[in-house]
Amino acid sequence: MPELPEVETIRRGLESFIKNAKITKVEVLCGKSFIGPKELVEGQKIKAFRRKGKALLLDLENGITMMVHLRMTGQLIFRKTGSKSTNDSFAGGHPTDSFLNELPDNQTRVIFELENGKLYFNDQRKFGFIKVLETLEVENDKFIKSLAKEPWEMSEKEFEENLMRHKSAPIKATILDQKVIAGLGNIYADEALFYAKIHPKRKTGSLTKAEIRKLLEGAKSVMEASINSGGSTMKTYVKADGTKGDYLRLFAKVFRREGEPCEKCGAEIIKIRVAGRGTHICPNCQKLVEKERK
DNA sequence: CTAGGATCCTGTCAGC
DNA sequence: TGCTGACAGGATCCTA
Repeated sequence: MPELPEVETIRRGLESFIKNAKITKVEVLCGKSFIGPKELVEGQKIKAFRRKGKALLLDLENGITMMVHLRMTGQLIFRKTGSKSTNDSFAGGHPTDSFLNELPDNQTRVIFELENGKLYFNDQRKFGFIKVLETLEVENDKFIKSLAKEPWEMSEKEFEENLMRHKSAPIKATILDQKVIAGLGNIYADEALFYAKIHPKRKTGSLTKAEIRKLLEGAKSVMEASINSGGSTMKTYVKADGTKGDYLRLFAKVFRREGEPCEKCGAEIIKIRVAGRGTHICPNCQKLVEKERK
């Protein structure tokens, strides 16, 4: 679930709440959610909060880094000791009622006891994980090493080269590949394709240079819009009046808007299936025509 | 090497 | 109510 903007929102949130906090104890409730010896983490202060693509990197003072990948349903929730105020807590990641629940709940996988509160790693489907590794070895981690650049760092030329390794795959499948471009997931892939007016089933090899440029621009633009809207957090999950919010509505033009009119042309947004994933398009703005590549 | 489908896991929802 | 199958904001593994 959580894609680059959600992970960046968490990175910023945690940095403001627990920078330099000492981890006094780690409680692992689900073995597969925490990889490595927790003893290397206990007693250490968290010095830096970094992000690479959808991976969150927490650097400790002893040269150890915890790499967090939330995959589909991961969340990180911080609660300050003895406080009931929402200003003393932070929740980010896959938005569910766990943001509000008494914790730990049945989806809590790891608990970090800090000097100033507790940090919970929740993950309904257990696909996510926290991995202990040496800070110097982060760049050699198989996943990190294979990551392509994020759209802000990537030239059109490099994007095109990466795309064209997958000429016959549908463009949506190609941009979901983190080795092609880092950060997009199911939401922002749909949003970026809508931005560029490209049908997700188009063969990657059929895209023109102009479409490739627009797609890269769209990837940056839609993820920036999400980060700027505050991302998926407790604050966007619950509105001031106590009702449930839906942060997707703050920036998403097509994702989970099937049945609604396209804001550009008024045609009805539909949901289809591409590369095994639910996919949202405006059938009028995103036509399936194979253009010849120049 | 790529393409496409199955797979990891738990919960929810639509349709009998 | 209870069952069943489909599906879910990710990435990897397997097969062709």
